Amino acid sequence: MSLRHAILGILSIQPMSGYELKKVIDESVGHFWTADQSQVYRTLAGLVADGLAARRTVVQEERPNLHLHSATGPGLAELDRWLASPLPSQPTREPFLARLFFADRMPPEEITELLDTRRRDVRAQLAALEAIAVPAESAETGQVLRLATLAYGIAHAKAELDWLDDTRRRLERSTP
Amino acid sequence: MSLRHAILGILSIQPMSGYELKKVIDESVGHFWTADQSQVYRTLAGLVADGLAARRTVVQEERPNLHLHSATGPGLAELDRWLASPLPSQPTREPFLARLFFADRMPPEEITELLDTRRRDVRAQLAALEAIAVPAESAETGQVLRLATLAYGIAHAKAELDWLDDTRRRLERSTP
DNA sequence: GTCAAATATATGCATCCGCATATATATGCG
DNA sequence: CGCATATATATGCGGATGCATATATTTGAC
Repeated sequence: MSLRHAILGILSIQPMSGYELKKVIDESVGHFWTADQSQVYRTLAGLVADGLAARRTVVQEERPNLHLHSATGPGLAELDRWLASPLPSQPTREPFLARLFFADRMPPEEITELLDTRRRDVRAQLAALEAIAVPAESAETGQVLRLATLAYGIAHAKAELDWLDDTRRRLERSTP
Repeated sequence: MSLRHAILGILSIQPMSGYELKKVIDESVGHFWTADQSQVYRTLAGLVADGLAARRTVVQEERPNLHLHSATGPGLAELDRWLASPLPSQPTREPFLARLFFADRMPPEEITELLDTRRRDVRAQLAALEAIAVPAESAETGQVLRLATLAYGIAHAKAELDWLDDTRRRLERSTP
């Protein structure tokens, strides 16, 4: 349940509406966390119910009213508590590996195709990350950290492309 | 919902009980997929209810009876359909990056500690993977693929250790 | 002029999942 | 003798989540 905390984190930087929050999530933490629109609103409602976020209705003309949310004192405390709490350290689920593990039920061409599809996906991810990972203007810690989360994705993507080459070579030498 | 398919995949290789299945999952696909005991039993019950797996009760003396499960014809067909279906290609969630992204709320020492903890975790993961990734005796496709899933984890772990070094250096040069 | 997209929020429904707990028996360790 | 562990299965509870859908208005494109 890191979405609660990711939202608290974003609200700690800047108060905003659910609508705007959804866009910010997609753009800023989208490379390591995703959330449905309804999930954003529900989580936000939960935070307000628990007193971790405050909601202020802003009446707008020519547009629907919006609820401006901000992190409260207890909200910031909870954010800091979470940051300092022990890391979960459980392996992430990899649907792609689940396929690969049983892929020998398919003919060799389709195994190759599975790997090629993955290569295209990873290449696209890599390109997307490199496009937004502009070297920080400032050496501020926050900037360095946020850039580091992008560099994480880039490093993993490059490693995976190498692994794909290697795996393809090993498969070509295998007996079906 | 890849657990259904992972279980079908295992049952396609060898019929077994829920109890044994849980152990096999932990040992063979545990590095990219985990499942609670109750979840294994529930998923198995679902597969049987959908006609994708068959259940045969084996009466045992000196031990509780067991339900031996095997993949049915429709079950194997579903497994193959899944293997050939398009890859989801959504980014995996990374709770660690969620922390790092907002870690500048903490004092520098605690940011360093977060990275050090992660380094220990990744090193431990790497060691565990290398311990079980014994080079295949045979060049059979299945063996090559299963070894490749371990190599995947090893490649990613090594890349992450490099990234951790890099990130630490960049942080030391940052202004708080 | 109409249809789509953007702005803005919310609920219903179903699913996946982890944790805790219940049940029953055999073996082994101290 | 007692307690933990292994074998074996199952349910209850609640949380996190995605998809679909509802509502209402304005702006822009064709």
